[in-house]
Amino acid sequence: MSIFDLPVSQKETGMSPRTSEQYKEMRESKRNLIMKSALKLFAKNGVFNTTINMITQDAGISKGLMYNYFKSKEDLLRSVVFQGINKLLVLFDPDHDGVLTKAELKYFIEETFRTIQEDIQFWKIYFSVLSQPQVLKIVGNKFWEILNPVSKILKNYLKNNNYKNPEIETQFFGALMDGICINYILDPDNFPLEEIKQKVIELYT
Amino acid sequence: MSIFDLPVSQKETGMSPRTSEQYKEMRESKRNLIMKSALKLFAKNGVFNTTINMITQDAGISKGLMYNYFKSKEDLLRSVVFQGINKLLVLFDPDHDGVLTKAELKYFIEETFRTIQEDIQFWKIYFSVLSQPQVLKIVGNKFWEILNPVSKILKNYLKNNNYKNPEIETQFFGALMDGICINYILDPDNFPLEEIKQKVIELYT
Amino acid sequence: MSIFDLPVSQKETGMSPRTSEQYKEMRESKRNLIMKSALKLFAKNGVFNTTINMITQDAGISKGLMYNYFKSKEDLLRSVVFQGINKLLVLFDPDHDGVLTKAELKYFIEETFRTIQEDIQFWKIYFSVLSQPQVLKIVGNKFWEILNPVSKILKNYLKNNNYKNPEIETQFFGALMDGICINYILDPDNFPLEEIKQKVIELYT
Amino acid sequence: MSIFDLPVSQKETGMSPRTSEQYKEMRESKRNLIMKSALKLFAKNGVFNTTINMITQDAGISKGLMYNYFKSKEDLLRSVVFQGINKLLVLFDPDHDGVLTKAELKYFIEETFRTIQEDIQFWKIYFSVLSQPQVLKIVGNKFWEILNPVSKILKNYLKNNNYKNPEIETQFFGALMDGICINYILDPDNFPLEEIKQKVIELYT
DNA sequence: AATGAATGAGAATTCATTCAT
DNA sequence: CATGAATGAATTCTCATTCAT
Repeated sequence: MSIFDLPVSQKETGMSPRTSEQYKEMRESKRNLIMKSALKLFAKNGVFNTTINMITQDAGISKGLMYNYFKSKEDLLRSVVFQGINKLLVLFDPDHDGVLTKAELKYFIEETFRTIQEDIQFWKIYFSVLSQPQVLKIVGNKFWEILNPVSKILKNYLKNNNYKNPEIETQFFGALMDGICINYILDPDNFPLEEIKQKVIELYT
Repeated sequence: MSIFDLPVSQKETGMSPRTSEQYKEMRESKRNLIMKSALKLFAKNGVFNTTINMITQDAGISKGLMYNYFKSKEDLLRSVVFQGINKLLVLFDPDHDGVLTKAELKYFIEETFRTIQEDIQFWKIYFSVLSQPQVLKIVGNKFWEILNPVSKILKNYLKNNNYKNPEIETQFFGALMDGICINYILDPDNFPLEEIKQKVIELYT
Repeated sequence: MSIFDLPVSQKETGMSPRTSEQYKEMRESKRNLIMKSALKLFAKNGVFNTTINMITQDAGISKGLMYNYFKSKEDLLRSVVFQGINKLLVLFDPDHDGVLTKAELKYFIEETFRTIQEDIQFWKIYFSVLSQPQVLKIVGNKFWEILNPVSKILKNYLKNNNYKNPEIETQFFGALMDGICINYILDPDNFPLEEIKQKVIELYT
Repeated sequence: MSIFDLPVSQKETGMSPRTSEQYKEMRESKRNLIMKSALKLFAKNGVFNTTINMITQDAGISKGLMYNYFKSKEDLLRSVVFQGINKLLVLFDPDHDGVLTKAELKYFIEETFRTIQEDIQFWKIYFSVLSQPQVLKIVGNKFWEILNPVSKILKNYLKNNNYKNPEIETQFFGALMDGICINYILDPDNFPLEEIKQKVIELYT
């Protein structure tokens, strides 16, 4: 058994079989409605070009209600970004303490590519936030906390597989994945994500 | 002769030795002063969090004067980005029609890493612009026009060196460089740019 | 029955007697408040010399609220002008298809003079708009649509009363009324509107 | 001999025959150049939508030079309007002290219609100024000083021709001419100025 | 919980006017 | 005379946020 044995989708849908889509829809809180609209519009127009008005109209609620759920626009952005980060926590499971096998690394890479494709809206916002110094403050270093354990596990793997400089190699890997992500985001229709994935897997396993 | 035979720095400093710093300073037009301030502040605070007031105050001029030189804030941003892009044109010389040698590729990679370090302010703005959908429109596809010839040259090189899939390899290389750039930008003090550069050079030459 | 059988004032005041002034005041929407202030100030200072600030201060509301009701200053001006034009629609009833009697024409002229006096603010703005080429575009040709049926009816009347050149006579009549209006507007206290009205009535009936 | 015995054009061109067009052009001062451009642009775009920049560019001079000749934009407008008014002074000669003959009145009306056509730019500005309260202050009551003697002469004529109420008739005449002027200005191509002129002449002579 | 009218600080932009050269 | 770079007050408009209902 490994950290990657249970894909995100299974975990998420791991609810009682009698839970209908309709019921799920009903239970979906206003809060999630708002965040969904925010995610969509932030990704589409950028954070600064998305007004509270646009979000509440898209969510079909009033401006005032939004402020019942979120302290401010900044709070909403933070919530949207953290929601995305938390979803990644499952993928980047920090509790893995053993040694990563080749198969597990392959699985990890595959999962990462899957999230790039699946959560493109989140990644758009995420990179937008990264490159907006003032916005970056909002998110703070939460992301690094998540990434750190992952990078440790990876470093160990690389050390065990006789890579000369595991520290540098880890940074290299991180940069590579960021670059792939940003390139896919900018032109999802033309970027050969699948082929690039194969090349990354070959390179590391 | 090669595309890399005349580095930017030589061309730029290729002025008469008796040209004093003071003279240079005097000749530096107001336009450049404004763009310098804009570059600095856009990079530091992000485009949206930088007001015309901040720029003109930093440049030591009045708000109105800025509008004598630039039609709008958008025009100023465009000018700043294009200035940076044009500076890259020398590096990414599109006129190279022969076959790239190993030494030339090494030189190209080194130059690319140099600009990442030297023009960090430009790259910050550039990635900020890339990840702001509404801002991206402003710059348009000028950048792709520049990058296209470069990617062709690289593709040829990879083909000639028996890489299996030059097309994919080229995209991979581009993504890698983007990722390195973005990682360096986010934490210039801790990112091991020099070591990463060596790894990239080893990988490709 | 005639086009002039129901004067504006009767229609407007044709509300239930128990409707108190206070109630009317209460129901008067913010939108009308703003338009009232705009009408007053546009007439007093001219469109260009009236700022949004002045209007909202006069209306006792905030700047932002004005933009909840009107898209822009231009939109506000358009609304004010159209409101005035629509008020005239009752007077210049385009549905009259029979032949104008002498009494009806007399009534029409009297009503026209009444509106000149009563809606002096509107007419000030109207002539101001007419003589500002750039502002004229805003209002467009709405007014001509209204005036056209009126001029047709008048032309018929003149034809039936053996005027030699009804077309020219109609234009003459229009010019005369415009001139009277503009002269009254410029100096309401000294222009002998009543006597001029009598002369016009004598001239045409 | 009468007040109308010497048409404007003769008076204006009453210069030495050896004065060539070229020479005239040369002697045409910068001041007139500026006023010419201002007249044109004020009439075309309205006073508020015409900037000093537009005027000086049209005149082919620098902004600074304009301020050598005119104290302010207001001063320029005043000068343009007064120049037009002074041109009218010849037409509305205040020195006529005898009794107006029918022929003279006919001539006066004809001259008035001629100026409406010939000086359409001036009249556009003039009515624009009239209907802009703030702008009206600029011109002041200069125009009324001119008009007063004319109206006296006209009043006398009407009295001598047994009109019942010369005072009212004079105001009526003035309003009529204003209305004709404004209607012609708004649509010079379609307004039947010549036919209206004939009607006015018939009416009064 | 829900609404949306109301606020007002703050942003971009314009343009008449000045003044050193 | 002539220039046009430079100024900054004034204006329109935006939008996150509040609050009475």
